[in-house]
Amino acid sequence: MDAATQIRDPERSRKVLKQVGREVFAEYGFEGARTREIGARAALNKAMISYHFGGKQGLFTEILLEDIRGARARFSEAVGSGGSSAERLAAFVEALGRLAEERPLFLKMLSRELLDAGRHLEPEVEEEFFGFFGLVREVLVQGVARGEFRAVDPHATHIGLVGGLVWFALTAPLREHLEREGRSPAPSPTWAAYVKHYREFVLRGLASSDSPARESGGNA
Amino acid sequence: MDAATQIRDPERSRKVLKQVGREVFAEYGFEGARTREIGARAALNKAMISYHFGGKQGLFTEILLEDIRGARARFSEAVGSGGSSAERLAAFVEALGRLAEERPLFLKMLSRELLDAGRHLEPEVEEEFFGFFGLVREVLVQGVARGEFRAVDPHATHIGLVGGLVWFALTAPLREHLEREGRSPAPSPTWAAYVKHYREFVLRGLASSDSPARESGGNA
DNA sequence: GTCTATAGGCTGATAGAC
DNA sequence: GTCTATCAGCCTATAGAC
Repeated sequence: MDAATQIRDPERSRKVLKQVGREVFAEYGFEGARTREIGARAALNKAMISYHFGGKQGLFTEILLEDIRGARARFSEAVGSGGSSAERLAAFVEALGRLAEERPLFLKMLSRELLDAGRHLEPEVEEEFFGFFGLVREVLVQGVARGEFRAVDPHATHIGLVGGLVWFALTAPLREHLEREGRSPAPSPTWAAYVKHYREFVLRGLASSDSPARESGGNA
Repeated sequence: MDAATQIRDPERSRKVLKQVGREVFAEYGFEGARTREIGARAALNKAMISYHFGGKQGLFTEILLEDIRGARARFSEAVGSGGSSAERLAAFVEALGRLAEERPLFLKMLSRELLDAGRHLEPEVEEEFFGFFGLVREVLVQGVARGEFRAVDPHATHIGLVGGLVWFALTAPLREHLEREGRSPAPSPTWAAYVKHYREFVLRGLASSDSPARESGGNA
């Protein structure tokens, strides 16, 4: 029985611990996560967390660094630097939607850490994190400067824009819970449907009077 | 010294424990909150939590019941039942902004519980909670039915709408932290400025082609 | 590289003194 | 009504066997 766990493949152990760590940190937050739980789900002893990552904090840091860097790269590519501001903003909304759908644990981990006011972020992680969320501001400033968007405050717009997307991710567990019990007033939208709706909503909300500010895949 | 704490005013003790509980639960979540911390901040022994509320869970439940009921009453009054859907929606945005500004701890407590998928909500609290957040849906359905709003999905719209407002509240501590360290790219908007911006943004985003869907206090 | 055993410290709840 | 003392259980980290 324990022979099966004695695989002695350290790379695989590190990988499994990180993946399980994503699950447990997303579900319980840094302080609520139990190393015992991570060890058990990984079919490894919890002592392995200390051995491979130097402890709970080390595992947490390594997961976030890896995921945030990956996300930043994806977003930089998606938003790009050419095209209209509306196109770039739509690309951002779609990229965040895709990220949320493909990596729901990542957004949950980040959101929990935000509620914890970044208490468990080491400086290196903090820097990556702010760079990641600061990406869209440039697009908003550009759109306003070009007159493509109304003269909105980019800071306020940025917060509301991200909020609408992140909130969808944050409330997903509760919506699923409600639907499972048949207590939801209506079926929850899929990510694809939500992103389609939200892209249109945002571009209409920002459009200047003389610019429709919406195109890139017309819909019904 | 301990004579000062021997006030023997049970009503006052209950009140202080609830107020301090709001602070600690908002900051650490249900599981992260320490009864020792609540007792210390209340200048009472932690055993008093069990005496007055039957334990940590009892205090948590009583705080949420009280606050959610208060919020529901305020929102029902603010949104009302007459007037245009745009006016009612604007009233909702302003009421939520006011609530977030006046009771930031309440929104943080709720949001944390949302991330916990409602694990610590007793049935009675859960019911109040859903009624509270379900209030705005009726306005959206009405606006679409009247043709005042575009034919948006009320469920998706509801999520995005609330998200933009709650996110502003949730990220406030982090923004303040950044500004204190001079790492913020721009000064954070006040609640009043944000609500003004957001109301306009939302009404433009929802307006049907033949209806401006925005009035109620014209701005620049 | 992995496990077991244990250390050292913290938790929420509660019995009983006042 | 409030406090002190204490309990049983849990946590993370780590030393040492294999």
